[in-house]
Amino acid sequence: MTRPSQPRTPLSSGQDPGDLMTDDRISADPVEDFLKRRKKATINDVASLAQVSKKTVSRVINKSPSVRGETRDLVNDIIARVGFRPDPQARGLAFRRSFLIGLIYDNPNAQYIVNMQMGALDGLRGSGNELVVHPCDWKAEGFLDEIRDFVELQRLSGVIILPPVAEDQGLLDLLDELDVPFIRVTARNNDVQPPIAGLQVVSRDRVGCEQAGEHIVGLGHRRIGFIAGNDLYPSAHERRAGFEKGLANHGLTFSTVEPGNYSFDSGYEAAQKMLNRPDRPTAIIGCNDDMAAGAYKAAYELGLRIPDDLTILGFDDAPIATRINPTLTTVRLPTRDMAKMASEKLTSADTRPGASFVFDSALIIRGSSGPAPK
Amino acid sequence: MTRPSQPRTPLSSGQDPGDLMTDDRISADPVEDFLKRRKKATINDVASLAQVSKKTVSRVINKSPSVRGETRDLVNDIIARVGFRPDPQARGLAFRRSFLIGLIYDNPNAQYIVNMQMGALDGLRGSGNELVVHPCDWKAEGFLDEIRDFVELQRLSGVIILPPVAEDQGLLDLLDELDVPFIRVTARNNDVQPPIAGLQVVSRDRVGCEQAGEHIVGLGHRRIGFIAGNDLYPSAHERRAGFEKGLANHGLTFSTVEPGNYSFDSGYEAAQKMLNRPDRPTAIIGCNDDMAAGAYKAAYELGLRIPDDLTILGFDDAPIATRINPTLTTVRLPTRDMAKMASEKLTSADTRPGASFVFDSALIIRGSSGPAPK
DNA sequence: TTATCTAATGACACCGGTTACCATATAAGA
DNA sequence: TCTTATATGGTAACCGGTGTCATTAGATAA
Repeated sequence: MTRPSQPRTPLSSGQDPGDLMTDDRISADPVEDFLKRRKKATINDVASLAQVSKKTVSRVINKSPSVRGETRDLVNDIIARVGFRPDPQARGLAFRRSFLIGLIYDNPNAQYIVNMQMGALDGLRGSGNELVVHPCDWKAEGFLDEIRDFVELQRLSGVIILPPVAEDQGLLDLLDELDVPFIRVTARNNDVQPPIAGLQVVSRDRVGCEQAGEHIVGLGHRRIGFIAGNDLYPSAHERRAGFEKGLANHGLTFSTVEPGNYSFDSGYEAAQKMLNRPDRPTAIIGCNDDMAAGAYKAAYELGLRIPDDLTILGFDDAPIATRINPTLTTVRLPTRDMAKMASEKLTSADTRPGASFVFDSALIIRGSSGPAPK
Repeated sequence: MTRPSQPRTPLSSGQDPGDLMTDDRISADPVEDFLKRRKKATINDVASLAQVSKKTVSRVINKSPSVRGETRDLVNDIIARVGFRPDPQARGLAFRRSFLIGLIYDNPNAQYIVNMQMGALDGLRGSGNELVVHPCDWKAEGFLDEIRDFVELQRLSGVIILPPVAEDQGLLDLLDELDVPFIRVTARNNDVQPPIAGLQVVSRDRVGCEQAGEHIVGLGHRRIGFIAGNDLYPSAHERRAGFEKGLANHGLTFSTVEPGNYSFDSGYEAAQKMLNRPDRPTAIIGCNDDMAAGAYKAAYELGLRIPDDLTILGFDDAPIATRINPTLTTVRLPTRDMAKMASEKLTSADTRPGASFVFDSALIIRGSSGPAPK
């Protein structure tokens, strides 16, 4: 039975008669007086109002177990009433770390970036942390130094790294050295990479791609072309492996493969080449939506109708997927959820180092995939 | 001839013999010794190495004029050699403000957001400020309170507000009250709005739209349809006014106007309506690219070829503009430059309150606009 | 009953910079 | 030469929290 944290204006040894003059008491309530001053409360204000030392208030803020329940309730009550919120700057200075999470990336896909930012913020909400975005030039000369400066100077509380930067072993090592918690987002389960200290969010691009492969074979396609992704990206390999698996499940392989670099133009060119072959494929899979959209263009120029003459598939479920005609059959990754998980795990103390969090991709069937022409 | 900032270990009244033992002196150089410790330098380290008080170092950092040139050079030299960088947290605590710039927006256009972020970071580079992104729900219940919390708690150094939130008078007043420097990005010159305290970056959407209107008339079109933008956005009015001006310059007006809300679907529906009219327009202008892309879809479904049967124009030069077939004639705004200007002006002390910085839009002719069919 | 231990709390220095104010040195004016 | 103005540097307090360690009170053991 907890004593109802009665406003035992400290030192008050609860006098009964007081109840009768509630109104007067309120006007004499130190907290009310304080509120009239309309000043942002500091820890000192809370301490004096609660008649405890600021250290005790600090303990309450930081949920130290060594505070008597009664005291804790009293302090929390005052905190709530005066609307006290500890200053992140001062706290950060004392803690030797800011309450900032850095988001590091070098990725041209705007929708992806915005999704990740939104997701990261979802996960940060209420944690008292803010998100500092840090796009960078991964391949530039002083990249690592620049990141070091950023992390050290801002004393970041944590770092989220997006692909493809997330594959930079040097960066991971650096973050390790700087002793800052970090989490990387990647498409590859690091069964190959040397184990790293940080956390990771892993997307299983393969899953949805395998579904897509099966889907396409199920539609009767036998000559299937593939526009590969940027070779530096693990996602490119994972997706390809997934699609191939889907085909292989039915004893098929790609009839033709062209390189691409995830850009619209590269997809366009690759598709042109494929579609000009004597054994033109009846279906083309792009390693991402932008390249698939490029294939649309190539098909359009050759007078091919989609999906009647040509089936096209992509990956990402980018905005463009629903803005082209016909809408694009593609594979979706729960990017926002992944980012949310990333920031949540990064800021929750009870995450064990090295942990991985896995998300599956899934096929989304739209108008660009149809039965193979006879 | 500047005296080579010789390690005149202050108090040294320059003794000649010293020069002879340069080498010995270097090995005994306190700075070298310090560097061997591999510890991040603090202002105290710099002060003791330079044999001055930390206050003097502080003066140098903050470019106080009341430091002797000689002293300043010496201190700067030490700062450079030990790689000292003042801690933003400590500095912020003393200054009562962080070195964070908040970017506030509620805008679904990913490419626009990313461009603005990049631009803002361009302008912040080297200023010692970081960018904290803050997407929000402009129309939500406690919107203003939430912003207040954000700005106050983080003690932001400045705020950049993007459209359409930038039109919220309540928000502008709040920022005024909080006394935080801010700059809004808007399409409307505030000849209508009451004057505000903050700065603004103004885009002249009209300019490029007028060009576009003339372009379309020049191609012989006489029946021109317009898909309007979200009525709440000043950009919608400005663009429309610009297009109308372009037509009016040649004695024309829109033959039909349909409402839209900047979304792909709304553009699709609006175009459907227009194209099913008996006096079908030969050209359709979308108030943004997404809606123009929607018009593509409508045209496609009706078997209309672009630009042979139908000319379509958009606004934004979004990524989709070059990913659809044919590529979209549109109007471009220098968004990144605008954001760069915004953050630069926000962080430069010598900007007078209330200043506006104006950017022009410009027509980009691509494949979706052609001669009017006979 | 007294000694010992543990839980709860407070005093004080400190995080790394800043401002306010004072002290000193130098230059100018009488 | 002596006083007054001006420029410069030093000292202490402060920004708003936290760590360390000492202290107090209550509980347990002897």
